[in-house]
Amino acid sequence: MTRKTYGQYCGLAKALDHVGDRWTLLIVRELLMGPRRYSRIRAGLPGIATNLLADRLRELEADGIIRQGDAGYELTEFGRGLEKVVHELVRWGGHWMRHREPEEEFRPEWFAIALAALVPRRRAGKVEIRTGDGVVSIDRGRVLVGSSDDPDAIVEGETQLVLGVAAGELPLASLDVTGDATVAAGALGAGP
Amino acid sequence: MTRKTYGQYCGLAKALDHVGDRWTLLIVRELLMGPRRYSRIRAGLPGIATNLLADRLRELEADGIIRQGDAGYELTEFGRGLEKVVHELVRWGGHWMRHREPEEEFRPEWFAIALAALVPRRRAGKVEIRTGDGVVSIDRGRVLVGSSDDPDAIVEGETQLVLGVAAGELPLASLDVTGDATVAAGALGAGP
DNA sequence: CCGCATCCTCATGGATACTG
DNA sequence: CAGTATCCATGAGGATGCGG
Repeated sequence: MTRKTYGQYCGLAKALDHVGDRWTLLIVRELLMGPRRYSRIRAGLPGIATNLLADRLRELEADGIIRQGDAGYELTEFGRGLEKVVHELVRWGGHWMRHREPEEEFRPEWFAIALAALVPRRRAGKVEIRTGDGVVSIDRGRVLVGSSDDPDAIVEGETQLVLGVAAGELPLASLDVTGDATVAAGALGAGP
Repeated sequence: MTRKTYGQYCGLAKALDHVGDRWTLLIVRELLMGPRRYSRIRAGLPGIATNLLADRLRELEADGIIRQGDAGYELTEFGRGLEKVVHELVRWGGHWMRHREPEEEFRPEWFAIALAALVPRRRAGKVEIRTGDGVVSIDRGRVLVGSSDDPDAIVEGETQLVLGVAAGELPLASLDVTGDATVAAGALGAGP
């Protein structure tokens, strides 16, 4: 049970000591979208061994990155600090997403996180993503799952605007989602 | 030799597929300070197995993140894109650096990277860090090692300014370096 | 000496079965 | 549902060897 550490007095090494293990940041990703119970986290991490998930959750809790609340596991304020880390990784990882292989898993929420990482945070308005699996939305950097308040508010004509904004930083427009995913933007602000 | 992948069509998972293995981001950290030969990289990664370093370097090269140049291994432009990722991790990892344990390794360059991550990039002027091991400097986000052009240019009185700036984002002022480390700032701009 | 490759041992991860 | 227990596969750590 002794923790594996790099033994370096360096911020990067310290960060990796605590969230550098396999699956750990993917668990954080799941919790960035709100509190989640064990089984739901597991559903978002196809292939993880159940004991590993239990181990990781214990370690994250011991480190003060997550806690157990009424709605399941949730990020602490300190753990929320990882959002910027995740967003930078998502941005950089976009390079490997020009094509989707058939065997690769896809969840609309992951796409939402990518959009949240790419769309300028201050941009007002809401972005909705609809797939066969459900609806996710982003509102000023917050990712919400399964809530489509006003389906009629979607403005098809502005889809390109969203993709265009994102494409300014990464070729998100060439993302190969599923074909049945519809990205729609409602009331996007005009600012930079 | 088959690559271990999460099998997820997600930017974060993709990023971790390529730089999520143990030691990989620490290798990138070493190369963020300029081209480095094998033995020098190894010297910056106490405890790494030699075959592991060779493996990682091969993978990074195959992924187009590093290349071999005349001066050793160096980051490609794509690999340089990891700088922001590293900086975010360094910022977050600063939380674990309030105290230095005696057995923890310390290199001035790591401290320089932390400062580069914390000091606003646009700030003009140069920051120098002197320890018993040598001198590192940061100039507009670039980390340079072992060059002290003008030792007399150091203004002791501005040390607090540097630490103050950094402390605005993280408690860098409480960093526990070695006691013999001197942080000095020359000609720091005034703007935010 | 530098830049690895090989070999061996042991810790970690993965898959599946099982339990309070 | 939320894990634990178990067993096997894989990867990391450490010593040593070896060719350029």
